[in-house]
Amino acid sequence: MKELEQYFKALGDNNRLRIINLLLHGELCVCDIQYVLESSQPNVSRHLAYLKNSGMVLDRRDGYRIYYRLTDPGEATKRLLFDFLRQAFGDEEQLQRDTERLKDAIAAGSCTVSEWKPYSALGRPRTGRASSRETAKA
Amino acid sequence: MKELEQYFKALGDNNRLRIINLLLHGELCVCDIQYVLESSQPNVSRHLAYLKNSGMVLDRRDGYRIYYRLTDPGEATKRLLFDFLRQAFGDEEQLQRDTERLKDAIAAGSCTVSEWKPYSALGRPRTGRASSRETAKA
DNA sequence: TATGTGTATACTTGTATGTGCATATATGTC
DNA sequence: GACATATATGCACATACAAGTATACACATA
Repeated sequence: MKELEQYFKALGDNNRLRIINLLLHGELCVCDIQYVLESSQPNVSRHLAYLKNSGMVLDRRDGYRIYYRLTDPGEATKRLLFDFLRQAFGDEEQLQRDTERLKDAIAAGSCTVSEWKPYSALGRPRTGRASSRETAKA
Repeated sequence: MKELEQYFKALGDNNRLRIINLLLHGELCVCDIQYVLESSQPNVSRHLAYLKNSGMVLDRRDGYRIYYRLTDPGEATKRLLFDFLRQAFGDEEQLQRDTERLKDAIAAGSCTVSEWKPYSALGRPRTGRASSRETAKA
């Protein structure tokens, strides 16, 4: 019961709904999410922490980046919830725009895009990026 | 989007989850819900008001009683949400106990049960009660 | 070790929410 | 109109949460 309540609490915020929508497409690093949401890094980080505490997402470190993904829907309830979200998100214009924006970001190299992160405009290659990118393309 | 967020906010509370579970069985008056939740009348009333503002329930006056019911799931999203809730609630022990308790209350006459509402111990018949009872039995 | 980059956390402020208690409102009966 | 009942609302208080700003921490590389 407490679990279900926690899930709903986690989903009761616009920013977190947008994050979950993105993560339905696969694992993402914080900067990907920050780019799409156009929000501050601490804000995104806090919402991710909330989602993590609620049991909806897991994180994984790879170099200096941390990747977030939805938790494995082991129980039937969680699987049904994710199914419902996938359906419901299809009707939300903002979430569809977010999804498109995510695709663009990934195609452009995401964290290395200069417009939204000036100190990355140098165009230097980052390590540990491409190796984890496939999951997000799925 | 705001709508979905509101639904989840409404569901992110134990008391309100319990109320929705009960309303999935049909229209109920406040006292029915209060009986099952064993909570104070103002508390139940406020949670019902919250659910009403969120767009999940509607109310209807019949005499001095007010009956609450789930809103008509016109949109596909809401229907899917209710479907999900029905599934998810099946695994929650407390909600199943609540459902049993609701059945008992209805069978016993609900609002006229003396144990939980002393001033009703007189056993006087109430008007406008039986006519609205069928929907809750469904 | 120094420096840059990605991410998290602390602190603060404003707002929302949950709940007990008292009271108000609406309806029904006499 | 007086009174009882069903429900809602106002007040007070504690807690939770959202977000900005600054800073700390972790990792990589030179």
